[in-house]
Amino acid sequence: MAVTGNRRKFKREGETARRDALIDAALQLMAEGGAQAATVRAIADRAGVTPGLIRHYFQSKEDLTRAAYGTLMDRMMAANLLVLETSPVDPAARLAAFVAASLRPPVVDAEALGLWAAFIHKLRIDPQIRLAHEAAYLAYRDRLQLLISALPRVACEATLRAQAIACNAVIDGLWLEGSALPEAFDPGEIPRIGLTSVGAILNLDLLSHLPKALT
Amino acid sequence: MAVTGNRRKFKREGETARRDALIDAALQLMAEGGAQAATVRAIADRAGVTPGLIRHYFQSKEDLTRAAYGTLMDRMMAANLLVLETSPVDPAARLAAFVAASLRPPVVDAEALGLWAAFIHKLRIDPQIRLAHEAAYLAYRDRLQLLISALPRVACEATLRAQAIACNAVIDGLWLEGSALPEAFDPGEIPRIGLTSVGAILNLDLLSHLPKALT
DNA sequence: CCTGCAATTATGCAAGCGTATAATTAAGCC
DNA sequence: GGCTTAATTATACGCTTGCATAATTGCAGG
Repeated sequence: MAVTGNRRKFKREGETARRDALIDAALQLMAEGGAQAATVRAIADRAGVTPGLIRHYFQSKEDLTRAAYGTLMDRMMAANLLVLETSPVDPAARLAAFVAASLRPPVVDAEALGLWAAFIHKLRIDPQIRLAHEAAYLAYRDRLQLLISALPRVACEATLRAQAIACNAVIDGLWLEGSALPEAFDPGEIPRIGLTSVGAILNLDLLSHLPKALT
Repeated sequence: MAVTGNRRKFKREGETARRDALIDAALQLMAEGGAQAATVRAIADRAGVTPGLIRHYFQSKEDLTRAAYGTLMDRMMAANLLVLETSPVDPAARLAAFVAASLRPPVVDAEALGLWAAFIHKLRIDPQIRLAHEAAYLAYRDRLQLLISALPRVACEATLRAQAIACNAVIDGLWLEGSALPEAFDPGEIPRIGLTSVGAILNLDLLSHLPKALT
């Protein structure tokens, strides 16, 4: 007869619920303190379970990390799609809404940047993560290129590609700087400069096409 | 009488030489494998000394990390100055040379990106590192703004600031993507798009002003 | 109700971490 | 050429890490 009562109470959850909770916890911790902060004990603690459970749902910590990156990419993709669904039909206005959404919270955010940075060096090492990253980057850029090609202008394929890369770069750069040094910019300055710059690259006025939601 | 001969031979070096060697080793390791790869043992090993010596020259590992970040910023600053010294006098050509230099190796480089990412989350935690980062970022942007203001045009201060931020963003974004996914771009494509985009933002043709060294 | 099984917890281990401290040794000085 | 001293190495400690395994327990089906 063992001593009872010391062992902590728990509730049984479905596999997907527990996996999601663990992935969420891992992403949160990586966002806050980098990859080194996401230890198995910290992850389990935040997810409200004990460390052993991680190994019950994931083959290893690396496996959990990979799953977390996949989830992260899926969420970003879904967020982009959502913006497009609730955006206008006029091509210029659509593009403007898409750009503006990419340059505001919760996209522009110190923790989002931290999360991204935490995965960067795994990108070079883990082929699986690298492929996921490459796919997500190209998907975003292709979506951007599609929006650009819908504009009422004529442009060859090569020009479209170059402009999509350039617009993507402005957005990424502004996202990076706005997330790393929020107080270095006036409120609303980042999206405004983004729209102006993308407009300059595409030779059209985007600022005037942005729907009501602007500072 | 102790057993002799087991102890490893060593040479005495000046303080600055040893500090530099340790900082170099730390930066290399962080670039390759992130912050977690830069352990005191790994750093000492790469610098050709034993771990104890780190604590002889730095109060703690965190102290070494801070010193390493300072050194990194100094080097980047110096590299930028060097580009300007060996560049033409024509304002547009100077700007073009500056932009192109920021979008080629060794600036665009996977390890450089890794190094940058490794420091990102320390930025939010360590005020000292944050200040150094802020100063370096603003210094680069001011240099860019100075190059822009030297162009033969009229522009108010507010426009200059916005354009400097925008140009900086394109450069940063292209640097990021070119470093993370080198094979996703044709050779020479990144600098070319950078010059085109900065030119579009400033409403001038930069590509034709770039001195001989272009693909 | 109870019985069986999978979900969950508890415990332990070997390796690696940063740090403290003591022992050694290279090299300048008179 | 011995002496001194600071530079360097060696060793050890306490803590954390990821992982393996054994012990429990919540819960569904009879």
